[in-house]
Amino acid sequence: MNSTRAAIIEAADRLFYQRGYRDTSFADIAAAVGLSRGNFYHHFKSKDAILDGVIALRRQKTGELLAQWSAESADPAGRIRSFIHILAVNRDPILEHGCPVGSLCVELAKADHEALADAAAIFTMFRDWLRAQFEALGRADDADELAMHLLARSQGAATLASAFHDRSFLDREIESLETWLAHCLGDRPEPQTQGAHPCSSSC
Amino acid sequence: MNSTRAAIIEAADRLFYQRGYRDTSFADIAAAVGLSRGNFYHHFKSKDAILDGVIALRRQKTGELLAQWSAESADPAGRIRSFIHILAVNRDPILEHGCPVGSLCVELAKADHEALADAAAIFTMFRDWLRAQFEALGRADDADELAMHLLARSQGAATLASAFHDRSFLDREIESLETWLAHCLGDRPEPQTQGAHPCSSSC
DNA sequence: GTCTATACCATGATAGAC
DNA sequence: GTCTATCATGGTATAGAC
Repeated sequence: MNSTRAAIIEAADRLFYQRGYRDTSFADIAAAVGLSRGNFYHHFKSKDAILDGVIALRRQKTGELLAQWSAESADPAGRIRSFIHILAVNRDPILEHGCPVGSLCVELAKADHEALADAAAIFTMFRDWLRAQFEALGRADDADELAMHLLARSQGAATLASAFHDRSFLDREIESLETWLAHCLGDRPEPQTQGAHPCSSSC
Repeated sequence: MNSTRAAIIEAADRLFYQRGYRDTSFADIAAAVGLSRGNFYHHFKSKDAILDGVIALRRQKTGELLAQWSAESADPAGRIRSFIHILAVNRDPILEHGCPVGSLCVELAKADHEALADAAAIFTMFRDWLRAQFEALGRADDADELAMHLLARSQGAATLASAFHDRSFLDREIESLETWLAHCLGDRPEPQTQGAHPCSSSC
């Protein structure tokens, strides 16, 4: 059945995120799906094949998410805020397991795994979508730089938040990113003194 | 011999960084040191014990690095620039394997490993040292926020650079961080138009 | 302190019955 | 399509000779 295949991929998707690719065994996935180990090879010829399926699923879900954000806001700035807010929406899993895309890429990079390019393509989807939003905001010249900047800051926030299990740091970073965005869009506050204008939240 | 113990830890340090903790086996370390597997347990009672040794070594090296930066620059701003520049100094390994501290913390967080706190303490060393520099620059109110901001951005830069194997992105982020620092210190340029004042590099 | 030999287990993967 | 049984490999860890 196709639904068995889908169930395997979904379970693997969750486990790869929670435990990492290498630390997730067939036995783990089998237990999660309620299937015997031997039966796996009817659906996937290897563990790497499951990884390919998981990445394909994540790319599909990412595409749907971006389409949803595009549909929810006509305003590019609102769309970008939707991106920033995934850090808040996924706060708890991020504190425990980091960013699903970033942590997988880090693991695959170390393993010199050929699926790294596929996994990094999820970053590219966000990058391209964000760049399009900045372009729509009249920042054609540095739209890609701004997109990468946002990606990098969200990655750093996720890494440190999970390393320290620090929820309030994550919340501050979200706020800081929103202020940065407002700043970028020309909605900058009146010049203020140093004390009232911390670089960390508005620069 | 104590030098054997040190050789094991140094080899493990390198391999844990290049391949990750889980993906490094005793056989790998043994081959790197030129020792038989069985002999390991004379020096370490388990793989986790080697990890503890590696983290202790990294904490020691980090302390020495911070002391060196403090000695090289009397100016706190120069010291902070030393921190930013590790991204340039370690450019090649970062492109291949990410940040040693960040990638280890990500792996240990997923494994729910009890050594995570120890590994994250290396972040704390950088954080405290950076905070002290910002305090010396008269930013006592938000010194810790600024320190965490710098840490987060360097983490994000390392993660994306390794995911994309993108050297020029890493170089741009280094430049952007330097501009951000100058901006923070009040050395901000004259107000400019949007096109000539990209948020990504100066905000 | 170093070695060989080995126990023991988890893993990825296969074969074949139902 | 699912199962049980099995294999081969590689991993951590131990025992004991030198």
